[in-house]
Amino acid sequence: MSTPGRGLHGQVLDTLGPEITAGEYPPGSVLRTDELAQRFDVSRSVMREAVRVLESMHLVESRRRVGVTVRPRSEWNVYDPQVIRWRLAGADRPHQLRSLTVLRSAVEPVAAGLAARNATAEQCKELTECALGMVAHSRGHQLEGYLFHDIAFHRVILNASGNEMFARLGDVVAEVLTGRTQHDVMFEDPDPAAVTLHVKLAEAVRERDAARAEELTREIAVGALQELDILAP
Amino acid sequence: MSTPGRGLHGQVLDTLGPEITAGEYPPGSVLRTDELAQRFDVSRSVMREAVRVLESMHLVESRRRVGVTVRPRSEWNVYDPQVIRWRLAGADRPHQLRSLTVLRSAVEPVAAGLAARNATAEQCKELTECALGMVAHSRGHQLEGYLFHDIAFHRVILNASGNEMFARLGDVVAEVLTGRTQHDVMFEDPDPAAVTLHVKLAEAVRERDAARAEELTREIAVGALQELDILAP
DNA sequence: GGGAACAAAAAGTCAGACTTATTTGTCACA
DNA sequence: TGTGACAAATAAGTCTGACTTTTTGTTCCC
Repeated sequence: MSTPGRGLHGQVLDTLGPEITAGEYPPGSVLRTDELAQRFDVSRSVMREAVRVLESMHLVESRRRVGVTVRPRSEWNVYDPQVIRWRLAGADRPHQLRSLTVLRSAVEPVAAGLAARNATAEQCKELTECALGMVAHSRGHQLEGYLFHDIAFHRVILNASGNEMFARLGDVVAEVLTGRTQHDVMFEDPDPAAVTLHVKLAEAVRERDAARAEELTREIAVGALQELDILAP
Repeated sequence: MSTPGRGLHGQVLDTLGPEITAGEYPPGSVLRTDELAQRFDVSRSVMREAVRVLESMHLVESRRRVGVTVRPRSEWNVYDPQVIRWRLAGADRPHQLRSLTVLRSAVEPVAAGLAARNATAEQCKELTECALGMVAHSRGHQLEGYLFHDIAFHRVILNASGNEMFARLGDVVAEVLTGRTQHDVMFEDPDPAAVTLHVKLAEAVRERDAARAEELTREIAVGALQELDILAP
């Protein structure tokens, strides 16, 4: 997934990024470029490039005569897919999954409503195929196949919304769904009710029923929130 | 605003970033590090750091023997505050404002509902103060003062939601509100109805009425969408 | 025509010297 | 005692040049 080992600086980031996002260096900690370069056995130029990337993610701040200081979590670019991946791979994975699921619950219903208005015929077809795929893999421990179609389904919805901000959350949703299947919940087959809701949603989009599409997605979201014990009483 | 001129590579980005996000180099265009370094009159090391940052934003991809190729817009990290700022400063500013306003309309109602549950006493107080500030500056062309309190208001809501993903949209909302005041709409005093809604929203949060807070925010969002002629029939 | 060897191109890497901003400490002076 | 200016130390920032590596495109031979 993504782009592994695109150069030495990338390899450095693969270990330094997760360390920082895991909170291994508390906010305010100071790193020295030279020391880091030694530790990773790379030249200063390579290390500097890595630091620049971390800086652009607002994970650290580099200042003369001071060093590279770790920023407080509240300033991190938490929408950066790379940061999301690092955090999902670390200790606060549960916390991250919750945050993202709440975000999904806000965004996806609106996106579905827009999709019902804007989806092309091609997208409607894809949506139906995805839903059928989910049905086909909903029984008998075919979790990988189910996941695949689930991700594709939500990606089509987000893309069909016609809003680029929504569309770019496709990767985030994919990470959340993958994470959910791989680790936390879902030991057994997916909830049949959820499968039905997806089928109905595909239908609603096909029939241009925006209000119904939005409402159905809200129900799907409630299910996802409940799975993580995020109550909305 | 933000952090201007943090080193030579930053200055390069200040002009190269906007150029790319403005679509000046169409997707697939190839840039050469050496040429860029010459053009900006900086060393290759500095230029490389700049390219690394653009790469981490998924604006470009750097490959050996090929050069630095511009990626299609659909792959850009459009949630990166820097990218947002660049795009807002460029030609597709209207398009960007629409996308972001739709995003707001999805996120803020849910955030407000959560804020009604999770806001601290301190946050409730701040919210009320902001609302009062908006009222106080709502007449007589005090747009700057109104804007200031409007931004603060929405920032408090997003922070009080307790969800870090929502909280980090504070900057985005600030950019949108600022952009709206500075350029496009709002020649005259703000809509009195909007001001009233904000006051009521502060009240709803104070009274822990999540459903009402959510609904009021939805009404505010509808107003924002209408201002940009984004109809939701 | 297809495949292997070769050449060219551009990014990637490294090492070292030098510059500059910022902090911190010191010392003199009020 | 406090305050200001000045000096030293420090770590990032910058530049240069040489070298390596990967990828692409070409050419040549079968």
